[in-house]
Amino acid sequence: MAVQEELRPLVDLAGPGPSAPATVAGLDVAYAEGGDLLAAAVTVLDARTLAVVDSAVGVGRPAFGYVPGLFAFRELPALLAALDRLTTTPDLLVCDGHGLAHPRRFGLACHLGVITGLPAIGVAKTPLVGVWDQPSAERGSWSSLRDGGEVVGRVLRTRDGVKPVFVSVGHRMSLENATAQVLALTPRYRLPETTRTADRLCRDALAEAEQARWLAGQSGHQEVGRRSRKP
DNA sequence: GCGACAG
DNA sequence: ATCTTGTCGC
Repeated sequence: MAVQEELRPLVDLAGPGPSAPATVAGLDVAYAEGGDLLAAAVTVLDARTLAVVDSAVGVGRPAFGYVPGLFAFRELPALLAALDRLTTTPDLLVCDGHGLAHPRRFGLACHLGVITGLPAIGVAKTPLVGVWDQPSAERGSWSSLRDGGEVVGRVLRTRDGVKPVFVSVGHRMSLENATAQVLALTPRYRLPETTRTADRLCRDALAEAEQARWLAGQSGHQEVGRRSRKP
């Protein structure tokens, strides 16, 4: 929590950010039942075609328990490790969670942005803080997300008649530009293509890891057939 | 004090 | 986040 207060001033809220990024990255994490295993994924898409041009995944252990508001500490290590494995540097990070729409104005998107130095925004499926009016039903309509008298994000409708998403600035991006980028990433579904591709990737990686762990448990890390042999 | 609470 | 049955629609 002190770390968030310390890094918060480093968030760059000046420029509008890239208006036409060439590549956009999606980041997401999947958890196993017991909560002792996770898979983090980053997918980089061509901003124009939305095709995946690079990606990285990694499995590991949660670095922290889940505590609303301290969420970043849980996923950050695994996500940073995945980012390091990319062969390209994306022009924008689209995080699965909030940016400024956070109790201390320093959500996961801000944290990732400050640490990597890259423009970042947060796109969350549910609110964490703030109040808002329901945006109208058409895709593209939005309303301000306000908390403590200040605008911390937008409630954006990405599909006609579908539950809106919560968009907030993370680092080096304006709220206006963040909104435009999210709309560009949602030509068909409620969630950005970046989030969807990263979600699929980490889920698959987690399933593989769980299967591997299960197989290891069956053989007890010994040669197959060894334990069925009589002493 | 009580409830709410990104993933 | 994850679990989980049926349901509605392209």
